Amino acid sequence: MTDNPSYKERKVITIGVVSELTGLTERQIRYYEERKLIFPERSPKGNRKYSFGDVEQLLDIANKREEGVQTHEIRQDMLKQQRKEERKNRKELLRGEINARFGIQKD
Amino acid sequence: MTDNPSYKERKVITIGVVSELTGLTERQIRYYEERKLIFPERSPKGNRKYSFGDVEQLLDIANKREEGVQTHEIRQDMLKQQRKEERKNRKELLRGEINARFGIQKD
DNA sequence: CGTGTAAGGAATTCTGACACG
DNA sequence: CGTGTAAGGAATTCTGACACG
Repeated sequence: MTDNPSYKERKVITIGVVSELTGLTERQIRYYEERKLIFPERSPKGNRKYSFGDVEQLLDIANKREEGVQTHEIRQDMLKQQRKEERKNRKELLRGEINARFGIQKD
Repeated sequence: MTDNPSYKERKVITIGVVSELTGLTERQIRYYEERKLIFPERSPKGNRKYSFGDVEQLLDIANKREEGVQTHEIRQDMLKQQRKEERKNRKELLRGEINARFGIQKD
């Protein structure tokens, strides 16, 4: 409540800083975007902006690449993981709705 | 434990983004640094880098300035607040040391 | 005091392409 | 496939200074 807790997802970091933070070259970072592994926002004039979450994602990608995993495979894994999360979210949403109607009343 | 919780203090944001985030001009942001109200880091080639914490600090400064508070007064208040925190920290540190010697043993 | 602005230069970022493998 | 690099241009940032008030 004291302030916005979205520091991790706020896209505010330029590519040069991301490069320093991850040890990846700008070329690599842009390429992973081309392969749809990362999704920076753009400033009004077109400069890429990343979040801390993106930086972590890039660190994971870097590890997998070192293990020889191809970007295509990394992408497949990401999509799988994403679907898994969505199922979990739907389940929790449903649980909340049931509780709202039949659960303990708080008011 | 999942990852570094220092997103708030990590200095990674360039002045242009800080300007967008705060609504302040770059001129103003640099001036507040000159008046020692804000302390960005510098990249190897001299570019300023701010944290989310700095952004919040600048938002506070902007509010005070709108109320007509001068930078000098803002700085005085900051220093007072800082000394207050330091006293609190020393007290807690002392408390911890006493506990370590005479408190409940955990091993 | 606090902020705007023009000035000149250096560093940043962008895109599209060629290279290698 | 994944990455390096040279190319040219546009946008960013920096400092020191003059202006106004």
